[in-house]
Amino acid sequence: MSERPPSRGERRKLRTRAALIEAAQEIYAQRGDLEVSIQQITEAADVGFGSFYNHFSSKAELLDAAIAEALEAHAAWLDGLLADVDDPAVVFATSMRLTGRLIRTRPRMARVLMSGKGALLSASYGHAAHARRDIEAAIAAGRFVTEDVGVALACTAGCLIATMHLCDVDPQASVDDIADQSVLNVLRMFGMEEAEARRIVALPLPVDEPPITSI
Amino acid sequence: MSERPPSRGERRKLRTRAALIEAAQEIYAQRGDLEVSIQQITEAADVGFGSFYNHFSSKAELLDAAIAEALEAHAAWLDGLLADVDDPAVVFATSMRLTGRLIRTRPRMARVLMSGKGALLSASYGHAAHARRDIEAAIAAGRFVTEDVGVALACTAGCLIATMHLCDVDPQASVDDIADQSVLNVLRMFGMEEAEARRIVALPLPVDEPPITSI
DNA sequence: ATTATCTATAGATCTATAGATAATGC
DNA sequence: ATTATCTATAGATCTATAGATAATGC
Repeated sequence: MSERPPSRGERRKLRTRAALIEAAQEIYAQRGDLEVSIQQITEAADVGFGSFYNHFSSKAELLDAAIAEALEAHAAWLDGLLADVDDPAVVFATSMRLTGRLIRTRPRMARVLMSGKGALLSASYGHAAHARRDIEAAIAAGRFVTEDVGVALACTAGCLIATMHLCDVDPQASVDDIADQSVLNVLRMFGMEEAEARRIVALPLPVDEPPITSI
Repeated sequence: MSERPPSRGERRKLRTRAALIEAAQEIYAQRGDLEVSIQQITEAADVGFGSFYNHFSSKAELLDAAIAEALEAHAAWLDGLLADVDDPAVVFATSMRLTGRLIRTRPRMARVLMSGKGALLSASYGHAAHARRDIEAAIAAGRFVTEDVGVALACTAGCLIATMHLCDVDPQASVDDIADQSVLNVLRMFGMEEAEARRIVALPLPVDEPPITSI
């Protein structure tokens, strides 16, 4: 686990890789796919064409890396912001409120998470595992009721993505209200009583330092 | 509105078009995109390469048509099955139960709907408009409670897609149970009381004649 | 001296069209 | 005679690599 600080050369390599990933995320966020030539990607990244193959052996591999990077960065960001919150129901709801706001605060991240091959849907990656723990803790604490955690988690992710999509399509949308409304729906889905759900959705949010995407 | 029955030649043309659309749906369902050559598509459709351009001017256009066709066919199928059900809450819930089962009953249709560029999410196309009417009718009848129909509709679609995705990923999944569990969650989200929600989710389903996809 | 990046290019696609063939309509 | 389908191909990409250049490490 002890890692040597990266040398200048390693940093340069990481920078090139990060530039490629960032370009891929940007294109993917804008167009919903990566159906552009590798040359266009390297140009967007301001990197020599051949360098692409030093890091990835295909567009699909780059896309996977770009999505994984986004998932990790997002999960780490949420963890940092909510490290000192004890109530699992609040951690769960606040994570969802913050993620729902991404379309306003960090559109590229939002769009990568939204369409990332069902990334937010797959329970094993990124934040989904944390959300599952929060749900289970909230059930143990008697705050949530549900019969099947897997289905409940899927529904949560689905509500979140669909709500983000709703905001993304309509530039007039009041993102924060819609996000909170969606969280309220989900808390209701978990059998939480109305007053408590509303209290949680109205809590002040932690200060929003955007996540560090790349080097 | 009065339409002449298609001549033999028109039927032949429609058949070619349908073969292309069906091949596109199959490939899209299998791979999640249409990133294969037009030649591979025409081969899968058993159609001469050049014929492609008699019907579509690009892969993207074919994909749009393939998704639209799936949406329409699905909406028409549900309409047919549920034409004589009066209770909007039951129409709503049963549509969702049937759609959730698609991954078992018609996997190709299911996968096209699931990943169709957020097709199920866009309120204006296909079945979404019907679902909105059902929700509004259920609210008017005092059976559903929600503050924002748009958000509620998005959450519904999100739960549905995410649940289908869950079943699709896990071949062991008991699709019917998961679908019904998801619908139960959504009914709870709409403030329906537990007993009534469970009753609706346990109703017998209409006889399941698969929708007619193509000619 | 080593390692990564960059430039240039060969070879392999892939698209779109033009012209030939087959099916239908009268 | 008309219209759709099919076959063949020119021209335009696009990928992957080889060799040259630049940056780092010692």
